[in-house]
Amino acid sequence: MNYNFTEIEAKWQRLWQEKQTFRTILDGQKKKYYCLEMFPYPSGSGLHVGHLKNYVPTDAFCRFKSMQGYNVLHPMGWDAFGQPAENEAIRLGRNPRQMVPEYAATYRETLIKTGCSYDWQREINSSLPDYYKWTQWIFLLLHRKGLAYRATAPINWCPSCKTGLANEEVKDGRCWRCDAPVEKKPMPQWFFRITAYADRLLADLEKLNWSEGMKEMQRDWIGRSEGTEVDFALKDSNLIIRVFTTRPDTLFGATFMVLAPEHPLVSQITAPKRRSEVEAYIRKAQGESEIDRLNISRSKTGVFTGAYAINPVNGNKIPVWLADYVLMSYGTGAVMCVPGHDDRDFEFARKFDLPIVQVVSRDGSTYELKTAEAAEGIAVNSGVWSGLSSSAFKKAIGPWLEEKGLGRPTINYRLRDWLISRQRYWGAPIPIVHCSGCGEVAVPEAQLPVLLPDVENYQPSGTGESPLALIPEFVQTVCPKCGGAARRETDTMGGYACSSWYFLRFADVGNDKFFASRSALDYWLPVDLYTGGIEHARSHLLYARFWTKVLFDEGLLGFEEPFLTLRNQGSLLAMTPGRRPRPQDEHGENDEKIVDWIVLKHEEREQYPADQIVWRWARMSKSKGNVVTPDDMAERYGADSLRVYEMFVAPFEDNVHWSEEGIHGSHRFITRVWRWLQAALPLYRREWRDELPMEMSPAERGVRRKLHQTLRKVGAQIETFQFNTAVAAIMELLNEIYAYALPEKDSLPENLNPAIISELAETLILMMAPFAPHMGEELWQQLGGTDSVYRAPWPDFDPDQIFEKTVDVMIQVNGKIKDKISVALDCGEEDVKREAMKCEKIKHLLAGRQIVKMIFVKNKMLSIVCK
RNA sequence: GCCGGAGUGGCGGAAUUGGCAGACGCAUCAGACUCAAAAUCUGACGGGGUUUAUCCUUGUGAGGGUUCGAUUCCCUCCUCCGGCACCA
Repeated sequence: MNYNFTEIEAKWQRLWQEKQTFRTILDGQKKKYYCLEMFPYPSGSGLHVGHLKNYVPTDAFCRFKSMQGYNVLHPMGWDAFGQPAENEAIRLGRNPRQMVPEYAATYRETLIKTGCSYDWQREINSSLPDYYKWTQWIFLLLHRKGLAYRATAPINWCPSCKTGLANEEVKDGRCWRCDAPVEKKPMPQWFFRITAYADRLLADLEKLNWSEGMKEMQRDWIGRSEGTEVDFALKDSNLIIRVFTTRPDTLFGATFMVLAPEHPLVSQITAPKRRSEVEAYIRKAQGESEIDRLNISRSKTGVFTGAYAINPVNGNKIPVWLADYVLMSYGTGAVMCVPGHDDRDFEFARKFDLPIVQVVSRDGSTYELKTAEAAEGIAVNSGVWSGLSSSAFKKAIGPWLEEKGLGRPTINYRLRDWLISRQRYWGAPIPIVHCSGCGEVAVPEAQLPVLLPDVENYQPSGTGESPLALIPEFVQTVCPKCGGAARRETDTMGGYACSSWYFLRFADVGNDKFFASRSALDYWLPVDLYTGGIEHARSHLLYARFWTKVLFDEGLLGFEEPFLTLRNQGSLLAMTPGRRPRPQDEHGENDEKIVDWIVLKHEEREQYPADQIVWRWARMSKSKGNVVTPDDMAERYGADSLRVYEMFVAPFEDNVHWSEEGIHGSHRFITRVWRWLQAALPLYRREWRDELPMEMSPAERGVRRKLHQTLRKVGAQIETFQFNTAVAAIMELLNEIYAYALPEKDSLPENLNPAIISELAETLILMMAPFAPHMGEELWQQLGGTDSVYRAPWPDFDPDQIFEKTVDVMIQVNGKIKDKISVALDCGEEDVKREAMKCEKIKHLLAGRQIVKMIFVKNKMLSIVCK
């Protein structure tokens, strides 16, 4: 029978659906395994082979776990709300309400066609009311606990998407979706107080089985910094300015002070004579994009306020300046400046001719500072503290300041509170009502969900209000508290709210009483294995951990960390046509980024001169015009071949340069497996275990040994996500099987032992099943299996078969391998030495030389050192 | 600038704990089959050398070190990728 993958794959996809093979039911008798891939937002370009770099290996893993007897939860859903989907809808002039389900259906179809084993009864769409009702419910919980608050602050504003953005959604000063430079805009906004959990989010990383790199990224993002707050009195005033420093040991060197332009005391302290200049500076700072303000290579700017502060340790009068290199959003928005020992302060002092005083020395002497010396050392010019080491000084000055009421130890975080409100249509409405009498009032639970109204025009307004503000029927409501007229909150929640709890919903999709029942949560959660791209390191993964901790604190969950093990798949790169930039490309934007290559647009590709096209590797995406679709690959080579290739081509975590050539090898492998089994199956006997011969030929022993070695290896390597070497191991086995029993014209050579052939056939099918599921099922059925192969147990390897009776031991002379001898397994040192000395070659090499020592490693080698 | 990760044939990659470098695959070359091609099967495949075979030698980014022995451990440097970056 020929390998007709088109027919076989369609057949099993149909049967899996009909028989609901992957339907998962809570079964307290069985051990659960919850395996989850980050749910995608469905985009119009559909899935490409790069997406499968995650889905396919994870799917093989699930099938393997299922064969191991676990009750596997493997769900899929759609991160449907939010900017990505909405931007695409706007671009196409479509309504996201219709567009998203269409796209989701396309995704689902591709996933089915590539043989992914999801329980589709648990499909989630986060933009449906039965889901976002609970997103709103959790919002209210956060609100009740004081973890959701509204504040007016200069926020990240994307002028192109016309919405506020969380810090995590700004990369290099640009919007994560459209790459437009982000502006600062003071607006009333909703925040989640994630900073209240900063310490726990940091500490609990220790418990997680995540890659060190991933944890490090989260640590950096949280950015815990221990330091001291110091109060500086203002001269001729009773005001004080509080600063944060990690180097209180350099206090004596503080020769000036800088406030952020947005610092609340600025207008009070500014001298009348300086006022116009100060106000001009503030206006200029506000008008600048983040990209400019954060540009590290830019030279320092600043303005003197005319005010002086008193250095609390030496009573010196120091000038107070404003400069935009000090951020209002970190620490106290004010810093004491020690130009001798801080690069930024040094540069500022040089530029504005401010005094530079050395207070730390490498060796205790004083010398002229050519640059800022930030390293710790020995205090100088520091009154009674001089001579102390920096660390001793730091220890001593804290209590001293505290005693005088001038300072206190403080911890600061780089992490900012999570800005959640979006001035956009396509998100879960924030369930708050503004009442002139009662203020901010939470929508009562019974009134949830606050439905997102169906509208024709949902384009962002750009006024700072969401399009919902233009819908009177939505906005006008009554205050739940006093019954008076009130206004609904019109901002919606950013999409990351939806993805911060979806993994909980999968445990109990469809529950209309609660976000998920406690029994379902207790059984399925936490997620045992979570896979996805590394790009969510500082956003989704931090948010989801935060929400989980809040729900845990509320007693709603029995665990504090949602994702025990995390694995990040590499991406797929494809050859992409591009061009050199033209001068006008840089026009209009304050683009400091070095761009030496621009992807050709679709319309450009046709007419662009071929010799001017520059091909480069780039991540697959439809906008780059370099997409390879799984549907196409599955049609030409079969889904099973595609799957094997995606796993074999490189380690799970690695990036891959896509080429179609490699898939031939995987297809050839699959076909070879099929061909051998077609020849072997006529010999198959169900009772082969009882029929294995007592006496076996070396060839028989050899192929069985390889089989059991492979079985051990494949099981261990699937477990550790080494799919590439697991597939390679089966290829090796197949090569040995072919050497043992080469199929010709659909049959095997005569005189082969049917029991051994049966063992090989049955085990090979079971081993292939996670990787090539359609073929696995088909062959299992041909073998006589009546139920799905995934209900069959993963076979145990026989440890007795694994080891050979003899092993090759290398003989080294002075560190070089000179010969090898074959000895019995576990052969002792003396015997090996005796054998080695019998070798002609070794005898020759040792002739006339003196043996200094010998090192023996059992079953491996004997190393002879001589002179 | 700071913090991670990685450098192995023409290519993707493999090597338990420091113990036969290059598994497996792609590409290439040769042979078998064929009228022929494809498919399939078999073999060769890092560099250099010679007495051409169970041979010698060199070789895992560069240089040094530890060791009987280093792709693996240590030091210095180079390159690439990722993250953070005026966070006081």
